[in-house]
Order: sequence, then structure tokens, then C-alpha cells
Amino acid sequence: MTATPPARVTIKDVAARAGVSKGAVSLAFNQKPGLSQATRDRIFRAARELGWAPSPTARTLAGSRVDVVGLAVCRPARLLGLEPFYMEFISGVESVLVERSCSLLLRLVRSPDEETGLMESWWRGRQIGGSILVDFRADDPRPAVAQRLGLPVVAVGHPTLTGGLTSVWTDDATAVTEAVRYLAALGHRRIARVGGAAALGHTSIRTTAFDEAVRTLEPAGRAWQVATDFSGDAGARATRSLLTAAPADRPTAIVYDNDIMAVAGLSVAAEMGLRVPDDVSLLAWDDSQLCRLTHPTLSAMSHDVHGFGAEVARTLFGAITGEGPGSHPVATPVLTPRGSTAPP
Amino acid sequence: MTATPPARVTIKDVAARAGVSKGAVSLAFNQKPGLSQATRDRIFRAARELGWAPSPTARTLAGSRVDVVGLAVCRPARLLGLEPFYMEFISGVESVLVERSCSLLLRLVRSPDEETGLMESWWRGRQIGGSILVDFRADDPRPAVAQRLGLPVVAVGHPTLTGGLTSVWTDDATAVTEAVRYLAALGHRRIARVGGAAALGHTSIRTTAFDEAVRTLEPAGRAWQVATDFSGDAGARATRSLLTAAPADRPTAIVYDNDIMAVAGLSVAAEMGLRVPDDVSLLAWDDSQLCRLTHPTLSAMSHDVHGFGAEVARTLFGAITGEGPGSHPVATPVLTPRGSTAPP
DNA sequence: GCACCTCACTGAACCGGTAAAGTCTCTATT
DNA sequence: AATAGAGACTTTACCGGTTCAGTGAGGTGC
Repeated sequence: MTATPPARVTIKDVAARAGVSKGAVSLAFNQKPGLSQATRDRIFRAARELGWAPSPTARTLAGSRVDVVGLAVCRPARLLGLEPFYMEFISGVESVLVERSCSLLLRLVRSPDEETGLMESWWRGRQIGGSILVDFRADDPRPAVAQRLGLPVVAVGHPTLTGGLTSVWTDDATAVTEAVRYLAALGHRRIARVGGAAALGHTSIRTTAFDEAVRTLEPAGRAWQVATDFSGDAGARATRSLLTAAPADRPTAIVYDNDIMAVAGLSVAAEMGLRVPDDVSLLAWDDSQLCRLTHPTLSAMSHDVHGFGAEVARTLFGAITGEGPGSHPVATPVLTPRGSTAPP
Repeated sequence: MTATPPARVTIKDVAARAGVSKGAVSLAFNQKPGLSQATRDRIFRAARELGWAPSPTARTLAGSRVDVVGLAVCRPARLLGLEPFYMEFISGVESVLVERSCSLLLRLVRSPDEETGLMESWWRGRQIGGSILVDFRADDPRPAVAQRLGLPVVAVGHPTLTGGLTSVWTDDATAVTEAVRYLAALGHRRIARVGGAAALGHTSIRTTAFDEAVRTLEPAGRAWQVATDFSGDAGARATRSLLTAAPADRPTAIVYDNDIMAVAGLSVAAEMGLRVPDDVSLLAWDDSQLCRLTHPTLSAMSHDVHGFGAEVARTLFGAITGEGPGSHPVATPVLTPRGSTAPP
């Protein structure tokens, strides 16, 4: 992969123009002591005049920092595009990276093994200085690999899932409980949840919390739960099957694990002649703009995804600069009631 | 940004184990002539045993290829997350990059100037071997910058917008015309279009084509056009204002520039008590799964975004390997009728 | 039997930086 | 006045590859 190389200005040119050695230029640009202010100024001026900036490649090779962080995402592209979550998350990450003039190396992978392989080659090839790990599963191989490699990472997920890695997480259990309590307060006792991919750790956390929350209602409620692949189609199928039972034997409220499925659920209800929220209440998750575009609008557990991404990036910088492992909870999603929830 | 460096295996180790010089290892790994098959085999075996792969950083510094391509996206994060387009596009790009073990450097920027600055520093710092340019505007500064730098790029957009750069594009004018013809064939003569950001080049192409298409209907039709920022809210506002006119004085069909706005339009129609498609037909663009989740389902101009991304990546490799500028049209979006369009 | 080639491979320079050790000058100390 | 020490730089050795000018062995032609 070659092409006309860019016109090269190197540290040597800057050094020559400033009348110093290249070591001096290096010192100046790394804010290290050992230069007079006057020399520093001369060097910076020369650099500015030549339009020079140190080459990250050479810096990396010479053994200092790597200004790139990695992110591999393991979900089918078809679903990724639909989940507003990721782009929003990435933009939050970027907002912090930019301040440190860091870049994001993104890769879509098809399996956790491909991901660990990628991390290993990125890290050994010094392509990244650290990595963000998302979508943890039960017995996820990544904590072990990260440990073995000594790769600085931040895991997005509850500490019970992330095997001792530094983690940033939202309290899904509490949020699920809050959602159930809210629906219960409206009078619902037959509550369903259309969950995400069963293999994902945060899905099982939500599943457990949901069961517990519905079971401990006073008077006790009845719970249904379905696992999906997060796609709208799956959400529609799940909703359809939940709502085809006899009126007395079906849920009066449904909680969805993302907003796409909630939108799909809304349309299934309409197709079945059920009114939302009169006949059935729907509650979405990962509140995006989409929830305000439907009719009725969707109540949702909303969540500052951008800020979440930013916190992840900040934590990653901590890990890269040697901070020990830690657990960083961020704000629990909060309930945003809109038009899709009402008393049964 | 330092951390425990990875355990390093270098070309020297491989050379030692294979009993050759490091030059020989380099020759073997770059498939260059000058080595016997036996030696080649020994080298590869040694590399495999040590788990070595050449360091892209060192390779880059030594003046050969750069295995990274850049992509800067200049849209507010809030909108990006919602547009299924980008993630799908990126996944298409990735599908080709992966074959060449290339990575994607992604950055969200806030202005075209920030983008040109980024391209320049990425290129001069040899961080990228080429770049993908999206969202062209009138008088876009990027073609000039790319030329000046000699940066291999591929521009996503119609050749009239991309100033002589190698371009990959879909024929928006034809697609718009087809959309209008379809609606006209159903009997619509009062047709509106809720367009995207006016500053974007492809928006104005569509705007012009739409006017032309409606004007030349037989009998002639009446056209409305509104520019938005692609957000669902803007789509909702536009729809509301189009539909509040007296029945005889409002459009009977509306075309949207993306699917989010079409979803929003659908909900506005419902909120206003208008039935879709009986009272008003809606037609979306950039068909994603979302269009099948609404009720009624949304007819759309659909488009193989993944394949589009792949073609862009392939074209970029062409540009990087020195192919001259060229124009690469890809398949025109095709009409996918669903439940939101019918005779007026 | 000798010059000439080719083939397979080595050695050293280089890419653009960083970092540690070395040099030189000037000031403060005793 | 001799000595130490600090400050301001320079020198040099890498980092992990690529590249290119050798080098030596073996084969060919005459």
C-alpha cells in the first residue's frame, strides 16, 4: 500500500532551522527540562514555520507512548447500524480522546476469539496503547487475555462480569427494578420483558433482577421473559407471541432491552388492534431520539450514553497511565415517562 | 501514554532462530525474490513458533505502506447515532479492509476545516495511507487539500461535487425521479419532499431532481420541499407543517431523505388523525430495518449500504496503489413498496 | 582453466523520533 | 584557586523494520 509520500519535514529540519540538535527539539516537544526558555521558543517557532509536528509512528517506535486506542465490536453489522447506542457511545469516547489528540481504531469482529486475536496483534504490534472492551459474556476470555498481555483496558460492564478488569458500568439491576416498580405503581402486575442477547452478561443481570423485582411485588406479580438478538424483527416476534394469549393471561406491560425492539413492539400492538397504553404499556431502554418519534411516544429508561463513553475513555487513560484496577459506576438510567405507559 | 510494554519478539529473534539475517526475514515476509524455498520455509516456521508478526509501526517508519485508512465524519453525534447509514457503511468498509489486514481510524469532527486539518496531520504523520471523504458540500475545501497533499482519497458523492477526486456514488437524481414517478403512477400529483441538510451536496442534487421530476409530470404536479438537519424532530416539524394546510392544498404523498424522518412523519400523521396510506402516502430513504418495524411498514428507496461501503474501500485501495481518478457509480437505490404508499 | 553470471544471502545505512550518557560553560562553595 | 555542581545542549545508541550494495558459492560458456 504505497502512494506518493507526503512532503516530509523531519525533526532534523526543525533542528537545523532552530540551530540546535534534534535531541533539543525532542526535549522541547516533550516538555522536558534541560532547555532555556529562549531555545524552546526558537524551536517552537522553527517548527511552526516549517509546519512540523512529531511523527507518531517514529515516536511509537522509539518506545514512548502510542496515541491510539482500540475498540472492537462484536455484533452483526445489521444490528449495529440500528442501535443508536454505539455511535453515541463512540462519540462520547472520541470527545475525550480528542483532548489528548488520540485516535480510535475501530474494528467490527465476528467472534470473541477474533477479538482477542486482534487485541493481541494490535498490542504486540504497538498499534494501540489500550483498549475498550464491550459486550461481556459469561466466561469471557478477554480478562485473561488482557492480563496475560498486560494490555491496559477498560471493560464496559458490571464488575461481576469483567473478571477483575477496570470496569465502567451502569447499575442495570437497579434500573430494571425501578422500571418494574414504576409499572407496578401504575397498577401493573403482569409484566413481560423482551430482553437482549442471552449470551451477554448484562442481559442475564437484567433477567435476574427482573424476576426478583416482579416476584417481590406486593401483591406478587407475574413475569414473562424472552431473549432476542436485539433486532427489531425479534422484538416484534416476541411481542406478538406475548400478546396473542387471552387478555386475562397476557402481560399488561412490556419492558424492552433497547428502543428498536420497543418501536417494533409498538407496531405489533397496533397491528393486533391493541391500544398503547390503554391495552398494554410499553417501556423502552437506551432512550434515543427514536422514542420521541413514535406515536404514542415511548416511555424509556434513559441514559446518558455520550457521557458514559466519555467516562470510559477517561478511565482508559487512567489504566494506561498505570492506575490499578477499579470499578467506576456511572449514573443509573432514569425513568422518562412518556405516552406509552399508563395504568392497565 | 505509557504502560507495561508487550513482551517483544522482533525480526532479529526470528532471524536468529531461522539462522539467517534479518534482511532475509524481511524478504520472506514481503514475498520478494532472492530466497530459496527451503529458507523461506525455515523463516516462516521460526516466525510461527515465536508468534511473530512484523510491526506495522516499524514498517511504516521504514518507508513502506501504511495499513490504516482514515474516516472523519462531520455530523453531530446525536444524529449520527440515529442514522443506521453510518454504521452499516462502516461495516461495509471494514469488510474489505479486513481482507487486506487494514484498520480504520475513525474520528468525529465538528467542521470541514477540522477535517482538512486532521487529514493533513494524519497524512503528514503517516498515520494513514489514504482516506474516505463523505458528506460533500458546495465548494468543499477537501478536494483541493487532498490534491495539494497528494493524499489518496476516495470521495463519496456525485462527481459534480467531488472536484475531480476519485468518487463512488449512487445516482440520487435518478432515484428521486423514480420515487416521484412511482408516486405519480399511483395517482399522486401533490408531492412533498422532506430533504436533508441543505448544505450537503447530495441534498441539492435531490432537490433539483425532485423539482424537475414533479414539474414534468403529465399532467404536471405540485411540489413542496423542506430542508432539515436529518433529525427525527425536524422531520416531524416539517411533516406537521406540510399537513396542516387544507386537504385540497396539501401534499398527498411525502418523500423523506432518510428513514428516521419518515418514522417521525408517520407518527405525526397518526397524531393528526390522518391515515397512512389512505390520507397520505409516505416514502422513506436509506431503507433500514426500521422501515419494516413501523405500522404500517414504510415503503422506501432501498440501497445496499454495506455493499456501497465495500466498494468505497476497494476504490480507495485502487487510489492508494496509484490508480488515476475515476468515477465509480454503484447501484441506484431501488423502490421497495410496503404499506405506507397507496393511491391518494 | 578462466572469465562471467546468477542465485542466495548478508551487512550496513536509513526511516524519524526518544533517551541516556557525555561535554562544556558558568556559578557557587570552601 | 581549586572543586563541585547545576544548567544547557550535543552525541550516540537504540526502536524494528526495509532496502540496497555487496559477497561468495556454484554453474555455464568457450
